[in-house]
Amino acid sequence: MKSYGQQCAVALALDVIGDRWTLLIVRELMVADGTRYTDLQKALPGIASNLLSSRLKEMEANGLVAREDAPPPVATGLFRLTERGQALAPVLAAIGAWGMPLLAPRKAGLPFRSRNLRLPLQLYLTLRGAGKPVTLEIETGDEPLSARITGNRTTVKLGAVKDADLRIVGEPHVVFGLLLQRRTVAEARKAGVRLEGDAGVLERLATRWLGEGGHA
Amino acid sequence: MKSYGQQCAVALALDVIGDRWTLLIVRELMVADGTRYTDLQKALPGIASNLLSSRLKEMEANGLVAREDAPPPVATGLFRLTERGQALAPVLAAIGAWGMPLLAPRKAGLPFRSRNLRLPLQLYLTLRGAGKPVTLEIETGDEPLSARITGNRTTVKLGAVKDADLRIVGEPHVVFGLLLQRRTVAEARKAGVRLEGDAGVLERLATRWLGEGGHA
DNA sequence: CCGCATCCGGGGCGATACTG
DNA sequence: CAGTATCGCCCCGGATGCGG
Repeated sequence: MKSYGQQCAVALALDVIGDRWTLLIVRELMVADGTRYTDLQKALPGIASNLLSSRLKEMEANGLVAREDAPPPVATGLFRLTERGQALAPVLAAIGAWGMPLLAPRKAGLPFRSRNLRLPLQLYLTLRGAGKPVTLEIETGDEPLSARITGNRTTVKLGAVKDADLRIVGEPHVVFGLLLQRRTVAEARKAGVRLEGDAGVLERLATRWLGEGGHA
Repeated sequence: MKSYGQQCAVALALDVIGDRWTLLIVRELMVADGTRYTDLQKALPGIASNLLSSRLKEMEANGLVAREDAPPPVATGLFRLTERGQALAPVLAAIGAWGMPLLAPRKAGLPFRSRNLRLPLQLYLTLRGAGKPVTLEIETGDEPLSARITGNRTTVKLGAVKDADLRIVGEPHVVFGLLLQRRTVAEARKAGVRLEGDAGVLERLATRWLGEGGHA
């Protein structure tokens, strides 16, 4: 991208992260650090192969991404965020919070993908006070998710888990609203959400960031 | 811009604000709400006339911007941020904070413009505790600035002011570092900054947001 | 002057094909 | 699997024109 040529922190930042696809690549690496080229392609439907390739090179040159030559058995390269790349978390959080209302009017037929729940849960979901970590299994959209929420950090992975404290089953936007506390448990149940396990752990969850915004 | 076509808050947000120039237009309107077309051009060196025009239309269609048909005497149109547009402040704040370190290696010969100080001061500068508003006059870069910091809000305008509590004169990056509290008063003085007036008001200033990052 | 609309050259982007 | 190569298109940047 051509530089804006301004001595301004926003403009200089956009010189680096303003290219098409770049922030979405960061988003993907933020939630699944250590990712293969092909998995990035799958996570970013519509990106051209050459674009992904050149973006990754630029991002490496700009210090956002580091490539790593794989663990011994397999012979593939992995991409990781550097610390500087991780530092983009507040940027994604702010953009995501602002974009939340756009989720409401279900864009005619845009498919919902469970994977897209990973980032908001990782960024916004946290534990109220101290206490034992909470493990959730979330059954919505096209594939199951599991989330582990500790005091410091929330990590979300694709796939089920067996030792979950609570299993949540239901429509994507309702489950989303419940987890981000824009819907009460009662509302969620009424909208068809099923809770299996210790529903009490929901009391121990909190969200950060979400200012006002629409009803997801 | 072509949509990313993902049911994800970040992707949907970028569908709206991800276009080239869009966020810089928001930045400009954020700091000088009610701006004329021509003044936007001057604030965005390098933007093509047709691009500015079409961006403003898109932004209006997306509810970020409203055009207003001017106060009676003059016959020009003004552009304002809507509430939805104002809600992008945290996005610009996060991007700016991330981009701050990029300011350090003075991009070979990029001219420093005082106007570019307005946003960071407006976003990050605040008053410690309660108390009377503080008015600063800042003499650095290509034109003077004045900032009024109250409990709620900081507003920065181009041009001098007569009733300032404190006048600050010096090199841009040093003045910037002083105001954002990355340099002490002693360091700033040593770097050639002159303080005229009640230097004590500096004690009453605080900054928000700035995490770690390089030395501006 | 102010607020665009039009035209034109260049480059970034998107889709597909191809290779180690 | 992990990219590179190629090609058409459209967006962007720069200049000019034009009505109010």
